[in-house]
Amino acid sequence: MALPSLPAVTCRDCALYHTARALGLESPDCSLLDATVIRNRPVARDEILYEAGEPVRRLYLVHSGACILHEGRDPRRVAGFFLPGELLGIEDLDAPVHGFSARALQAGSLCLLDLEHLDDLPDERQLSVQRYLLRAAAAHARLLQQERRITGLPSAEQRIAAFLLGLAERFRAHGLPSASFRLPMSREEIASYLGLAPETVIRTLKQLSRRGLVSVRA
Amino acid sequence: MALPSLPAVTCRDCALYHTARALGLESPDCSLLDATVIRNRPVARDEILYEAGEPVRRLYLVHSGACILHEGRDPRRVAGFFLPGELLGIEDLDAPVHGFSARALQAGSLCLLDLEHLDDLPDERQLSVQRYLLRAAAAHARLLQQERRITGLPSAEQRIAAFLLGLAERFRAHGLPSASFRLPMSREEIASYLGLAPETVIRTLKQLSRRGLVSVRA
DNA sequence: CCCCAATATTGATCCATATCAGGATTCAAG
DNA sequence: CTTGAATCCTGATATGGATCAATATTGGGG
Repeated sequence: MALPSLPAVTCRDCALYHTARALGLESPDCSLLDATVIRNRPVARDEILYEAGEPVRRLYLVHSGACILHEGRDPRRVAGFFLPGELLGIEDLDAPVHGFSARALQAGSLCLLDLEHLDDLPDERQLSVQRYLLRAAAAHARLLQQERRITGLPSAEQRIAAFLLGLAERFRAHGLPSASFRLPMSREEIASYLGLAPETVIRTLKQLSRRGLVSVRA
Repeated sequence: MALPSLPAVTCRDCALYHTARALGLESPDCSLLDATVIRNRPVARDEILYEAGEPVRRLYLVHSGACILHEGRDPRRVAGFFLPGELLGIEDLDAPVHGFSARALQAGSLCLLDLEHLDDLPDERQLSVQRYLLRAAAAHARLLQQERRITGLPSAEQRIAAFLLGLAERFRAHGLPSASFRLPMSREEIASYLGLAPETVIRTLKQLSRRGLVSVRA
């Protein structure tokens, strides 16, 4: 991971470079990325990335930390969580202004992709980036399908278990520890996301803990 | 709408042409579409478009009728419904083989986009199509967010009301009657999709009907 | 046009979860 | 280190929806 105090790092140094390659971004584009389109940026806890109503300018790739997405500007309506290696902003990509709001759940860093600059690039490079973005959008659609399924599970226990397993799988997919990880969001945010009462989230976590299926630390 | 008995229609005649334009596909590409990449095709009720495990070959644009998407090959796990004007297959687009299965809920017609042909096109045209697909994928992501929210609503009444309003909005967005429409899916499929018991779907529809909020016809 | 298997509907019961209320813990700012 | 406000946790109760069981309806294939 790049330290915020260092000057710009090359994409090749970035832990996400291989993710990008795996998603179909070929090596010639690395220089493109190094140039101007993407740059690494630290974010503070609770920093707002964008709010509903603002014009859509960028895509955000979570480099470290985690982000939360809200419907509109209502912090009680949680639409999703974004972990390292995941691309944020796709759901508003075809709109002139944001319909969602995004916020950092903890200190971390992001890579930004300026959409405005994209049109200025030569066609060949644009095509590579578009291909990459399409694949990323497709992967995101698959994730959303998965999350929709989890949200629709009949019991609170199933929802929460599936939610935790989903997080673990997403950490694992990007080479991060998946057997043990910090929950960057509050119980209330989990509850809102899963359509449950916060008390139910707490009680169910405790139940799973009592049965030895998970271990919850403060 | 093109009649199945007629020979190939041009995209300009297609009701979805304007949708495609609105999504950012510029006019020069209409000839491209007319050529080989997309063609209109009738489908029978219950016809399977693809099944989980098969290689990903095409995208499907619903022209008339409606389709259902299942997780894996399990018909009891309903992942989504696709209405006229909507693009099917994005969620598997970055995978070599399908993870979902798609089936026509009623007789209708589809436009197909062969992904294999896409790479053969000159860069300039590829770029246009990629741009169109990225916008379509972004719109799809927004729809999935919306559907996830609906699936997570706390009461059956809210879920079903929001589900119906969502369908109405999607019909409206493509110029179809939105105040009165046929539900192409069974009660059980609605129930599976919303994470409810079929009996609850029926009772809730009846309740809404009794309160005069909807009118349900056989 | 008829028939029957699939679908839709109704009823009764029970349990999981929302809700309300109150107390414990945490953690971040000063 | 302290403090207080936010978060987390626990208990009691009411209810909405799952479940099981049984009947009604329907639509499409022969």
